[in-house]
Amino acid sequence: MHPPKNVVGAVGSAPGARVRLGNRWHAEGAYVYQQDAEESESANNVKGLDALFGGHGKRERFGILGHPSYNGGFPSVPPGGLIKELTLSLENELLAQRFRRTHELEALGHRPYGSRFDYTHTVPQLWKEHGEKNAEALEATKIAARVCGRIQSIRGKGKAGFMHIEHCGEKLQVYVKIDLLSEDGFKLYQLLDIGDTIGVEGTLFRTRTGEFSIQAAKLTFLSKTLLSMPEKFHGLEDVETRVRQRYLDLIANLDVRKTFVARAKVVQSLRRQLDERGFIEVETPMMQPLYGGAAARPFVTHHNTLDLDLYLRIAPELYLKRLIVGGMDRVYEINRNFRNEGISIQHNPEFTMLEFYQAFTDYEGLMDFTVELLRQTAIDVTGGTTVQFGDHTLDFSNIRRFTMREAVLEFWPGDNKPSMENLQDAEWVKARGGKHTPGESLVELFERYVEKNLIQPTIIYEYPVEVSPLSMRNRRDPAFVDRFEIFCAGMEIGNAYTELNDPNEQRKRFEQQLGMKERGDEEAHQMDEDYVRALCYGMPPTAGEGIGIDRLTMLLTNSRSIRDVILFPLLRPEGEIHIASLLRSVEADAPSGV
RNA sequence: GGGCGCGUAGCUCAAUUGGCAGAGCAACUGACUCUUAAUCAGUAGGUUGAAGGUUCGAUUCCUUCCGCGCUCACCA
Repeated sequence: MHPPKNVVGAVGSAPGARVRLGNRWHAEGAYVYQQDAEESESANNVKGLDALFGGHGKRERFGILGHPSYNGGFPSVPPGGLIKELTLSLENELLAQRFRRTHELEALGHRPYGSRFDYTHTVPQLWKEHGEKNAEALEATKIAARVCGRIQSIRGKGKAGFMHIEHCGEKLQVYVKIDLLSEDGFKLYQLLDIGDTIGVEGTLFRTRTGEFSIQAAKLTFLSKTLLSMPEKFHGLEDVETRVRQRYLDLIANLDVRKTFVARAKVVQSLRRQLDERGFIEVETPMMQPLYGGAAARPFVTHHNTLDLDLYLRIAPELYLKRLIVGGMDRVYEINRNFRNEGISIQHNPEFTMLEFYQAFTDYEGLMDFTVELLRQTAIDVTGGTTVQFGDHTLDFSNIRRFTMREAVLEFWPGDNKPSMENLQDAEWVKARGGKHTPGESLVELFERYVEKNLIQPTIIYEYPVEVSPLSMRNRRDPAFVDRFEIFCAGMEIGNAYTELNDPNEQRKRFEQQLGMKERGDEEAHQMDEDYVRALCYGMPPTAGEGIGIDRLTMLLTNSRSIRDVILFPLLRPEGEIHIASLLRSVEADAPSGV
């Protein structure tokens, strides 16, 4: 017959005791069980319990799942009742095993946690300095090194073995041989688990199969892993786990680190380019009594002492322009914005934006600057001006420019293309776009037909005034403003315009927004009187721009989702983790005298 | 928020029409002194996301809930 995993018989209980089974459940009440004499396989489970929890006198602290037909659920198993399944969590078992191993390490004279290790090289440094040398050169010079890292793999060979350790994103093979280590050193090697962090002192060499490696003369134990690492071949693929436990993602998938290094380079490059041009980096409030600078719904928070509701900023724009009024001609800020909107492959509720403002220029000046800024950033991050993104090769050295109306004509689907005269006809545009105003309708047509087709970096300019409450009107055509956006891979990555600096005009725009708000537009601007007051002191002609750092990073790292470029994107909470009680139970069952 | 899909061992995945839940890696025991997805022999590991329903019997069918993904809406 099929080996049963059942243990039969529950006798006695100790009500009030707190028990755990597996890694999920606990219940009031505890049970002593006995194995069914007829089911010999069940004895394995009992033995397993003994081995795991230290045996005698401990068992009664562990619960057993009751058979539903008797009690409708845990924990009211009647004495002698049928017990469905005795489950021991594997995770629990592994954890207990490794927890015990910390004591074995201590018995050998090692600290399972906390030793300092002064390495002579990081692994990448070692590769850079010596990784090209051939076997003879390495043999002749016997270069000594101390390196450290997390164990990625172990291949034991009896009295010798190989490991790969990883440090700073790169791996190095370690060769251990009993002859070359002290007896205790080899014992330590035998206690190592994948995921432990160790230090290695030894000499560099090349193995018979040609791999650059270090031959260990001494191992130092540095940090113990209690949980098992993801599988070595496939790595960690579950998207949810990768994002929730980013640390594990970084351990298991070394390329993830490269993405975030690239992200740091994006910020570095932009910062350097702005600094070189005399821009001053500033920080403006993230908690604002009024929100503005973009069309979005805000998050609300509260300051207790002032008893004041505050908004997490949706944009720093209005503060940065106050600084322009104050004579800080060139300012920029790189920081988070918060928008209480949906989450998608391109949207995270908090995202990073560069905003910069330059006095005495206009949007055309910024267009030229932007072209250079993006080109140079691509070079700084990837080494060239073309980058692979999915099936496309994006070329940052050749950025096209269309007016919005030209783009709508250019990308209009099918043969029945409208004429420029059609697009200049307010009624025609309203009829096709279906919005209240011609401007909003034109944007609707743009978003419907054009946006997703803008794969190569492209500048779109001449925006309708209705969707641009902070931009300066075009002098020739007051229905439009002096504004452009940058698109790439179907995404908007930047937005820039000549700033509206006429206070009375700004007052009217705010009032127009208030009207929209009354009609139910939750994203319309609030009236910001202090901002209008600042403009009343006179703001020099200015142009400003915002560039989405997350999206730009996506482009330069070939990442399809914004979650791939944000270390900890917003997720729903995952529920109980139970690691604390797991550790508690493992510690309680560890041998005393620790 | 709407629609579609997914959730099985620590990880990566199977499971025929509804019929005894399996494999590889990781772990444990043993062998192996240049391996590299090491190999060989053995062992253990599961409330099949949760609760309920249908059924003699549910990983499988139904309902609800939780989490995730894709997509639409909103937005950058």
